[in-house]
Amino acid sequence: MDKGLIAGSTTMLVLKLLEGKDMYGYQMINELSKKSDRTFNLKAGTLYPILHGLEINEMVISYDENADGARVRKYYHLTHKGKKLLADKQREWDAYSQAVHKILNGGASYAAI
Amino acid sequence: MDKGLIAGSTTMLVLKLLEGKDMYGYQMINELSKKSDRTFNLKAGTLYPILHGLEINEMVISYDENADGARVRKYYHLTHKGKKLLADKQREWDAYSQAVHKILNGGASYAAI
DNA sequence: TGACATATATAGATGTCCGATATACCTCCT
DNA sequence: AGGAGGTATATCGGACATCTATATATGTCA
Repeated sequence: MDKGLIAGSTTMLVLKLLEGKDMYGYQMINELSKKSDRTFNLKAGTLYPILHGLEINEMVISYDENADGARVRKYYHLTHKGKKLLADKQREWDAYSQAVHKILNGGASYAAI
Repeated sequence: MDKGLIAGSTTMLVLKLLEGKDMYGYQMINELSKKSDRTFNLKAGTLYPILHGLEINEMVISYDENADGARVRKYYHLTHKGKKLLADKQREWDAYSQAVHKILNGGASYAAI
């Protein structure tokens, strides 16, 4: 997978994961890989700075939790502001991917997905 | 349109345009905008370096031509090597966009991950 | 005790794209 | 003739996203 294609959509995917449930960083990396059939292999060096940025901008809030004797994990929770950002990013993605589809299929008509 | 989303796919779109016919840079900018319903507004400062890079790597070849009294334009032609690159990039794009679709719609359509 | 997976964090390097700027030609209008 | 505006190519500097590499520390299993 060309890493360039990932650009710009990583934040959206992270927000989408948190829409379902609160998660911690390491877990997001694994679930993203799993849910995408190993297409996305997000690196820790990419994810953590993104999470910190989202927290600073109040898109997510974090809290520590240690599940049954396990080590402390930092969970992230999507805020209302974060949900709005996710909705915006999804709209952008739809417009973008649809435009790419038009170019690749020569403006031919296609059935809506 | 968030510029971040464009990342990585610009080269593919340029190659796709050249698959249909030989074109010159300025023309590509306008056709890309037109074919995408103004979603893509490729800048000259982005396109020309890409074209030069593609030519160095023998994905395209260029030739000058002046159409009926008009000024000289630099046309680009897709090579066999370039067609193979385009095919690769399209396969990558398909895998990538399908994976994003799974993340965005996965929770609703299929269970048991 | 050592190896390995888990878990978070940051600095440095790389690549992509855009804004700004430069040059020059062509056409239209006055 | 002169100026404005669209056409056409080109390059540099900066902004931004991502990866690699590295660091640290804990939990589990052999």
